[in-house]
Amino acid sequence: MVLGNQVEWAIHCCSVLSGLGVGERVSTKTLAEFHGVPKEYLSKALQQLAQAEIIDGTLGPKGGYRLNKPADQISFLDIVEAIEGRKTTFQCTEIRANNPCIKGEKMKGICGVAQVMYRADEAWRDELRRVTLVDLQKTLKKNVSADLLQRSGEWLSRD
Amino acid sequence: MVLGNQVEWAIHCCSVLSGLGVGERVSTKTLAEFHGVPKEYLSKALQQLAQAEIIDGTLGPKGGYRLNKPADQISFLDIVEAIEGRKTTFQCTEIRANNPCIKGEKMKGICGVAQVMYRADEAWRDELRRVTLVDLQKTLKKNVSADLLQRSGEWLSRD
DNA sequence: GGTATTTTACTCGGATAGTCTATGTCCGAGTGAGTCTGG
DNA sequence: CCAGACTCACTCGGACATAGACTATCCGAGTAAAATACC
Repeated sequence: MVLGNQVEWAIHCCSVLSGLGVGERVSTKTLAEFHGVPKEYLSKALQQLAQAEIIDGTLGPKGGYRLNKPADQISFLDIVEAIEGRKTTFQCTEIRANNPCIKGEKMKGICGVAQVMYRADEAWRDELRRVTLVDLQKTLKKNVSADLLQRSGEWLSRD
Repeated sequence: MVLGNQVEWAIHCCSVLSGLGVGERVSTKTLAEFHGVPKEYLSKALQQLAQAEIIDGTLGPKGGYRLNKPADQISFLDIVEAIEGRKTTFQCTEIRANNPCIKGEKMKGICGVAQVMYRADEAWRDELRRVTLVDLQKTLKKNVSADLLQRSGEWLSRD
């Protein structure tokens, strides 16, 4: 049970976009080169983010992506769900219904096993819901040298 | 990102084993029929549980599995980790090291993105760690008719 | 100079392909409780 | 009646098959900014 790389890429891309000036956009190509990942495949992830209205892309030259809402209104969960979908990590197959001792007897409530797993799932989601791109930006500023941040910013808006 | 069916099966099997009398064992075949899942494949999951020393199997006729420790010392997390391994759900590929602006500069600390994901992962684990087979047994007794529980017990110890 | 056309640099989205994992099947080897056999 | 051999039901674990998901790659269509051509 492992999250795909696209999730990691998507979050890093959103992080980059959240550091942009007003009116600025970054193209898929630039994002791909900056992160060292295949352009075409990254594009799929960005499309999904766009479909979830987290980012917004424009066509043509000078086109590219930017955030579609304020960075403090975009949580990690939003991004993860945009890429991975909203399925729970545990899928109950109602195994208990196969019990040969049950005849017509109807089962009440949800399966006890599923209940526990769903609760854990919800704890995971809660944690991701609490963190926004602004929080990420703050820890970045704390852990990365101002010099590197500036050089990266210039690299991204070069051409 | 979805947990495999084996996790569900494993927990249900442990639940059954935790309801057993002293000295009793249940065979893979019986467990498979009881849950309506393929015997050979379920066997793989049970082997992993045995390797993690959660259950204990004996060979020969009258052989089968039983819990290897008291039910209140077996958490959902133990079972999940026995089946799925101990990998975190998020795998950091150190994408930030691909930044073309970094030259020799060494990165300090763990990636801010990974940090958040790991925290969510830990919340998930905490929740699973808190629930044991005894807790599961309690909710079962609350939600399932005593009649069905008894019939199931008899079915499991039949020959 | 202003308008129309072309070029160019992007995104969008469908088609395809390889690899990996989850799922499931098959079978031979090992084990040990119960059964059988020979004295 | 008892010891040793045998049988059978079970676990163990490796090999194999299949389906779906993940990770890509390629390309044609659409779009819009910029460059060019034309009047």
